[in-house]
Amino acid sequence: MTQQIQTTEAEIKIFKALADPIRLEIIRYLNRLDHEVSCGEIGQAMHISKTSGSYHFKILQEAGLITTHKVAREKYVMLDRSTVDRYLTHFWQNL
Amino acid sequence: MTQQIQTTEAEIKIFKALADPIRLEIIRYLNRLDHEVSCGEIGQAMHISKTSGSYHFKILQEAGLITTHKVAREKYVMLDRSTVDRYLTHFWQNL
DNA sequence: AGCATAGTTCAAATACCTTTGAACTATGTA
DNA sequence: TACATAGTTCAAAGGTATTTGAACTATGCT
Repeated sequence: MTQQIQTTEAEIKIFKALADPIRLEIIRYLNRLDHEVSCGEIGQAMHISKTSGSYHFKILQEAGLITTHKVAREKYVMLDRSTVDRYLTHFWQNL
Repeated sequence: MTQQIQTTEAEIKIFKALADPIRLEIIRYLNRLDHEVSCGEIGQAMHISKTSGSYHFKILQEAGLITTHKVAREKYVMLDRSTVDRYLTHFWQNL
């Protein structure tokens, strides 16, 4: 029961994170480049303010769709494909 | 260009449709039973009002996640697995 | 006809999401 | 030290999403 609810919450977080055009574009961008990118670089590519970028990266991270790590002043972001694989590509198995 | 935008809009609709606990439960319910069910039956199982049910079914249908057809007074609903397969199961190919 | 049932539509209310700019922390550089 | 850069946090504003009840359409039943 508790397990089921937790699973649902994780799923909801992921679907909410993907239900936004900017965040979907960020995922596409990261998927194309296939290496770590700084938040600033992505923000510029998406034409969004740094505040807005910070908000979207937080949502993607809390959904487990990206991983991040800081190097000096910059925050680098990378796709976490395993989350997509677990919840999307294996949607029926997970349901 | 236009094609890309349309694809994104369809994706957004699907992710938004799935980003809600009630609608995810409806999908689970339909997946378990694996046959047509009336809106009323599902509404009762989900403990939601018929107005709320009507709203959620509309969103699921517009996302292409369910198909519906009316028989007399009742509206029957069925999972459309192909949409999930196209956009979730093959997420990376579609991106 | 008269009444019940299945579902829809509408507008109002509430709740949630996203953007914005200002102020902030932390780091790098002259 | 003084200034610049990368990113975060906050509260306010504006935009969407969801729920509710009342009124409605369409069908079935007696």
